[in-house]
Amino acid sequence: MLTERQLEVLLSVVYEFIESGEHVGSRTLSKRYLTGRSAATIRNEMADLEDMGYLMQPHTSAGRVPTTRAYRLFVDTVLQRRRAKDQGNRELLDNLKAHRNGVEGALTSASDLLTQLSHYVGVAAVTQLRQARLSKIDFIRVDTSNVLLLVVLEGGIVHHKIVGMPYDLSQDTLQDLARRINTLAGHEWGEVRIMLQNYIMQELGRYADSCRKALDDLDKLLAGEHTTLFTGSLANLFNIPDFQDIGRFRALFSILEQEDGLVDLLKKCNTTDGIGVIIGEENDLPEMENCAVVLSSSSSEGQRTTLGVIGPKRMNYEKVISVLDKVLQDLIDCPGENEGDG
Amino acid sequence: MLTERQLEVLLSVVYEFIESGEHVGSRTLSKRYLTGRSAATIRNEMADLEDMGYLMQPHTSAGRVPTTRAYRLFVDTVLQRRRAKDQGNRELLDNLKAHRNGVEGALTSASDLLTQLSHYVGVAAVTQLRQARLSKIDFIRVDTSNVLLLVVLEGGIVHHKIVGMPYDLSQDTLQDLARRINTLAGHEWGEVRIMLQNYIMQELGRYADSCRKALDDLDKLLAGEHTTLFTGSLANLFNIPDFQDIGRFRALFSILEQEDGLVDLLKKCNTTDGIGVIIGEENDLPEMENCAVVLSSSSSEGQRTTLGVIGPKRMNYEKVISVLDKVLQDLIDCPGENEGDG
DNA sequence: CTTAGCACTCGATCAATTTGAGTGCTAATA
DNA sequence: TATTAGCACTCAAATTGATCGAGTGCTAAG
Repeated sequence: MLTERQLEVLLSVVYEFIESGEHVGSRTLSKRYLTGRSAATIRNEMADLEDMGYLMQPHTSAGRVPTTRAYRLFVDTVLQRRRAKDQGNRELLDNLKAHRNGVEGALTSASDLLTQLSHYVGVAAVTQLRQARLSKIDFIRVDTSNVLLLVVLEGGIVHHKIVGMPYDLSQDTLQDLARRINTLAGHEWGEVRIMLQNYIMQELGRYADSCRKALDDLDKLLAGEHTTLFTGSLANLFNIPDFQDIGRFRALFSILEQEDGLVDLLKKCNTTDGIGVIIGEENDLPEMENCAVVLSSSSSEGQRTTLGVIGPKRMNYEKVISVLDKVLQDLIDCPGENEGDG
Repeated sequence: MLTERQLEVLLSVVYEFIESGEHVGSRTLSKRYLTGRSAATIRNEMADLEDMGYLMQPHTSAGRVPTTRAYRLFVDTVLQRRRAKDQGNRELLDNLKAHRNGVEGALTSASDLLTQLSHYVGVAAVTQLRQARLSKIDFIRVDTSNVLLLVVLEGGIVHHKIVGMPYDLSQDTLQDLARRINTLAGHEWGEVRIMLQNYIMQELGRYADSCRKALDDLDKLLAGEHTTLFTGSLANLFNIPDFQDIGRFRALFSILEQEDGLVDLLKKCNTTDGIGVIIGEENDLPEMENCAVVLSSSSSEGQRTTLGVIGPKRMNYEKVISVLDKVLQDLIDCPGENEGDG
């Protein structure tokens, strides 16, 4: 276990390193953080902390740098202590409300906002849970072998997809089908699915096969935990010294560019509401060993909203967490309006 | 005017520079391209070409590097000479067809494909021209003050947008409206708009104001030349030596990340069908002075499809042009199927 | 237990030096 | 007259070496 003073030294190292980005030495600490103690004393403590796996030296005769373990301790401490602080940003948050245009608009705004405020990369995602409720469905014949599938969920999420059909279905047939399904508006997809399946069996016997494929497509869209993700601008990454190295930049970039990896990452935090931090190797992606992800999610009735900030391990956790808290709070204040019905 | 030999020297410089990325000297040319002539002879020609503005030296006592003017000549020559070559890639193109899922699917595939084949950055865009035809419209009440606007155009482009409404319109009212508009399916937006406006005036007197706003939104979506853009992965940029410098990379990145700049750029070529090349300063964006854009567009009835590749000035134009030709041809082969009706 | 002092390590920085590819010019050559 | 070989010169890039400074570990004194 750490002594009080060791903890103090450790947190100071992390703090100073987050500030400066350079390995921190005993003299700096003695001068700036622990003015009562001499450099030599601190040196001894640091040596012990290194043995315990909290610090490391990039090379002999360099200052110390925090390990993931140290960040972890730091973040946990910060997470405990927060609630006190509550600084501004109101003006920007109002902005978010103003630009709201359905779920997509809100999430785009949110990710942009997070990016702006944090100076890292903001992401915003909504995962529709199994109990997503149908608001309206529609089928539109595009040509002899393609039908446009249109699904609106309560809350305003819209999915559309072109599905191939081996048989040519008339627009009337499709409309009839849509009309029937729409009587179930407000019900969960599970129920709708059963009704739909029965209809297909009974009334559309000869088309059953082709419809089954469309049903599968619908399932993919609605039954699984489908996540829609928005990533803010990556431009800030250029300003972060940790990513000046083109190699590291590249690694992170390849992750951020494709949604799949990110979505998986977000799922990490999806078990529990509230704020979670994933530091360095704690996530499975080797490309992200120099990064940290701060996630904050909150689930309302049919969907779970996750906001996150991705940055270097050495990020300003306090600020990011506070920003995240704010934006999320603002975001979940609103969907309540939509809950009346559709 | 250039002599035959000067042209030969010049094209060789451009070709070699595209290959190697390093300034090319007289000896290299003498050994590899113009084996009949000695380095000294070529040196004289090069000096002349420099005077004429086709070549330049990055510094005294370095080899020569092509200017934009030289690239221009090179590309024009290539554009003239092509048609002859016709190498493979069939297997990948079939792949494109297979993954077709409406316009968006096709364009996503196309931009990915261009990116893969060219090793630069592929983009694909569809601009709907004024004469876009309506296939289906729908309005869905989301809550007391928001309506989801849904427009499907012939060809399968789908637009959806939440618009705010100062008055609460019932789903029945909305449905009635949609039904009326849908009788005009297959007509151009211009006609639909008139009908819609009349309806609003006559039947919806007290809601007229709120509807006008929605109409504006629709106009924005449908009347202007709305462009949907897909950009391929930027990952290839990391492999291009010209962009190893983080500064240049950053400049290009900021352009590619936001659609607006790119869309403007694409419009450059939108005047004429066929292949166009924009080299370096020829485009207005100072951030792109080290880049070239090869565009290829083709308009069918209601929309114009543009494919492009963005890469360094020193790109393999021959290959890119041939790739572009292929993918575009493949893409426009299909929409014909959709022209029957909706 | 704390601290001052000292020897030592190692990255970073800077100047001097070398190397090599390339040029321009001139004189010899076909 | 057009071409080429030869030579002196230039300049970026790579190499080397010296120096600096921040930091450590260890030891001995307070």
